[in-house]
Amino acid sequence: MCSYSTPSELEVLEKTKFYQTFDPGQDIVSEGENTATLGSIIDGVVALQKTLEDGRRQMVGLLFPSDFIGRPLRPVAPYDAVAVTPVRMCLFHRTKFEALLSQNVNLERRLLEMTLNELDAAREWMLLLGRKTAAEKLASFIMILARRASALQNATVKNGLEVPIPLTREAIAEFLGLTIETVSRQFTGLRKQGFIELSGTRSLVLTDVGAVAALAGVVQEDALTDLTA
Amino acid sequence: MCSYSTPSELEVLEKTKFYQTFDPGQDIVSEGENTATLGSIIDGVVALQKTLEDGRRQMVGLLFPSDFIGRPLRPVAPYDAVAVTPVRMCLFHRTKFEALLSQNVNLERRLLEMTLNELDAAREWMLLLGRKTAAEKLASFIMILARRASALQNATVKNGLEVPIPLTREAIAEFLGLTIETVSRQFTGLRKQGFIELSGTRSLVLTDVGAVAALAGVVQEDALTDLTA
DNA sequence: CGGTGGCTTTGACTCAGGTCAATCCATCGA
DNA sequence: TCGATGGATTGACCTGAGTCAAAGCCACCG
Repeated sequence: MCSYSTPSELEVLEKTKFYQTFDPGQDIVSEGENTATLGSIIDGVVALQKTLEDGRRQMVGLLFPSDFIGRPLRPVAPYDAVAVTPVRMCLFHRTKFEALLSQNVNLERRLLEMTLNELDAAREWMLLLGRKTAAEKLASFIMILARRASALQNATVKNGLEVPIPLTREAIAEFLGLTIETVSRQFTGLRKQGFIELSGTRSLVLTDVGAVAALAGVVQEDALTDLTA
Repeated sequence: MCSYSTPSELEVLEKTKFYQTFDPGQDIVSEGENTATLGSIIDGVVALQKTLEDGRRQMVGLLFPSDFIGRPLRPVAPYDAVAVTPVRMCLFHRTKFEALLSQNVNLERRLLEMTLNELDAAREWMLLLGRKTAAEKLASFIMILARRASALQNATVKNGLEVPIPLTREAIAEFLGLTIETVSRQFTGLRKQGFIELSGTRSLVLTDVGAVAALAGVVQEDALTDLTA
């Protein structure tokens, strides 16, 4: 949207954009807050999360570079957006962006498509949260990271692929609707079965893609809807 | 969209629309199917659901009259849409609808807004699926029905309100990521605590709204994002 | 180097919700 | 009136994941 927006008329957008960085753990948007800006991620990983009164927390979105944050037409966010890693964002002022939106059909179309993608991803995620076991959840999570990692190097998901894990165990737990301990146990479970190798806590190597994919409930490679928007 | 679409230019839409009814349990859209039509619900309740290989099933959307079904720009649905009650739909042919979409900015805007609403609802639901207990899940579900019931008679959610339950226990279980038995036990749990009264299996009366709302995690009445689009 | 604090892993135990198996109950057709 | 059928409820039991608590493992800092 920022870097690769439709050409031509979007020069106005170009002019009003600005950049901002966030440290891990820092809020980009807070729930209920009247957000004045919106934009897309240039670098880093951002989690969208909702929190219950007593502190129970659930991640409801995991965003990577090029993903869009913020809701046009909707001043108040129903969730927090938190930087998971150091994040660099390209931002616009809401009002200016909305003005542009009503003038530019392509932009609005693009936004609709992105929102539909996010909705599909959210629903895939609901299936995971409501019906998958802890092992299946973690396998699904690993497949997401693996697909992302392989895409970045124009490769396919295959044995030997090294997959960086940009989240702490706590963030993974909040993503999957589990506890830290269960996440940790499932990691060692997969390792002991020979499905993955763990190199430190922030990276793994796939040693049995078939097994992991099967656990994740993946049928055909192309049937995958990425859980992330 | 059908009944109350923006006036003026939408006469073309008027002309191409047609009606169809579905029996409970009947598929309106099947996962992976190349859907030729889309439209909105006139009457009845529709569930969107995803199914795992081994039959585990999760509802990912619950739609009521006036809600829209089908994804423009996207021929293949990533889920099933199933009639829960007898359903009457107002339908359009995809191609004609899309043609209209590109000509009519208001329609596209409306669609974007509806999609954003659905996304918010989906995320609220993810919080429920990932972090709420069985009792909290059922209380949340009851609040959704209660709000809907009260809205239909221009009233507020208050003690004594009679709330119809348009779903079987099985459908409720698939909605909440639980089993039938647990749903049933939670219903009797709420009844024994004096929070609700059960009149048959398809209707209940609220006797302690405060308690149910508290269980559901509702803070302020206006803070509610309806879980349904 | 040696401590210190933040993650992570592991173990022992608990418990919420699932599973399996009877009933129960309402509706409906004969 | 009487099965019969398809939910719904209830009970007994089990288990997957949570809880609580103790190490383990770095990385960073003095």
